Amino acid sequence: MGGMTMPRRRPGRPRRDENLQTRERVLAAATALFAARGFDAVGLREVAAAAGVDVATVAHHTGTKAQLYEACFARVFAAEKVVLEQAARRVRAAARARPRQTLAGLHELVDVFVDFLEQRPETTALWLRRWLEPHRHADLDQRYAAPLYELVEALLVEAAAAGSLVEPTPHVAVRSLVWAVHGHVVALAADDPGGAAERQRFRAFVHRWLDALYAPPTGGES
Amino acid sequence: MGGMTMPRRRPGRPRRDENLQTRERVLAAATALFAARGFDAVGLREVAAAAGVDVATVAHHTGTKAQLYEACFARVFAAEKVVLEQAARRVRAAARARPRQTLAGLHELVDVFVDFLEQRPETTALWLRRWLEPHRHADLDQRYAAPLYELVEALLVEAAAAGSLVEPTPHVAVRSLVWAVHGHVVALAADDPGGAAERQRFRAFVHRWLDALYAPPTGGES
DNA sequence: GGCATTATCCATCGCGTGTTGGATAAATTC
DNA sequence: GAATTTATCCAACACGCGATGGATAATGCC
Repeated sequence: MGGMTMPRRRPGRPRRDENLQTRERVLAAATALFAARGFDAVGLREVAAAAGVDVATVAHHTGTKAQLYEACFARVFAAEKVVLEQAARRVRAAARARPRQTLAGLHELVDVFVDFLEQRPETTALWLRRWLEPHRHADLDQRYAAPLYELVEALLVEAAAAGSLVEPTPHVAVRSLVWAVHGHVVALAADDPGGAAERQRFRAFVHRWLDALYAPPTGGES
Repeated sequence: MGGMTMPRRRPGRPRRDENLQTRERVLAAATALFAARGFDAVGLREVAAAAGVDVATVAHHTGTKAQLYEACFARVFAAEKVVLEQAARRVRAAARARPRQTLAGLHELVDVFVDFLEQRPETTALWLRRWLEPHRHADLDQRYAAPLYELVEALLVEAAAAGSLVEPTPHVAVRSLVWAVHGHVVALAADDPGGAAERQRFRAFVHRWLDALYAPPTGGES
């Protein structure tokens, strides 16, 4: 009752691992909120409440609100980068082992990409929101988006050089593919029903799409 | 200096046409701002300043901020609907005149769609922002998006019924196409250089895409 | 011309925002 | 054990927001 100081969550200086836990909890909560409602519609007190801390703690860990947003994006982007680069490495190795099989590699790469975004829809939401605001963090778009785009694009170019497929405008093709996937994820998030069936339908469509564009002319090739 | 009332822009009750002019000016300014920065990042005073009026005038004409946003979207959507429905009517008529030419009709419809969005990028921005916020105006998504989607989808279904092409999941195909176009427009808005060349590249890609997916098997068909 | 209506602006209110300073307590360091 | 560092919370500030009430002037109607 009296003015006794009785902190709900223990203050003080915990071990360094535990710091990271708190920071991580804040980032996770903020990421979910930013992805769902956007930068301006989310309040820092809201983030703090979702993370179970005070608003000043959020500031202590992540600085200003813009820095918090940036940290959320960097965290999400890092996970995406790991998955995509790993898949790309595998596909490249397979392509080097047996050329003329680039189409199968593209299928795999796209599947990995779709899987990842389906399991972490906030990635799609954050990317789209950032794409819609080129003025706010224009430099970061290039820093973040370019590597991933070039990664997929490079596969198309290499495949073209190897003679197994032809894409005159790989940049446009990759962008269209990426946006189609994002649209799929957004639609999934909007109307939950559908679910597994819709996922399967989209995969089939994308495979049909790639096959139609890049399958070698049927008949005697090899 | 003194308390003389000296309104910069004449108050009072102008002719009814002029009302619409003011309201239209407010809607245009608000649409541009909402498209560029999103609902929460735009202040009503900002909209009022861009339209050259006071904030109370904005409220007088369009009510609350949410209603203003809705009015902006309805206005943009109406324009889009007119263009798309007109193009769809033309394509349908052409398809009825000479069947088995659905592919050319799809090309035309997509070109009209891309042209429209390229010339009015705020349409893309508003649609994407709305898609990202399914919780805010969930009912409106169905009211607005469904008709346009079904319009394009119906063409695929009719063409399938006429035997000129086959698309097992027209809904998925249309969605992917629409998102690819939106991605193209966003990229255009982001990095202005490119311009005409990028537009041409995208058109060529989409045509290739449609041809690859839906062109009847070469050789003896008819 | 008088009257009601309408469009416009000014001033303001209440509220929520991001941010900051300071107090407190736990952990680390010596 | 004392000193320092760090994490946390509380309280408050300045500011901008959306919304509103009221005054004013121009219009349309009779």
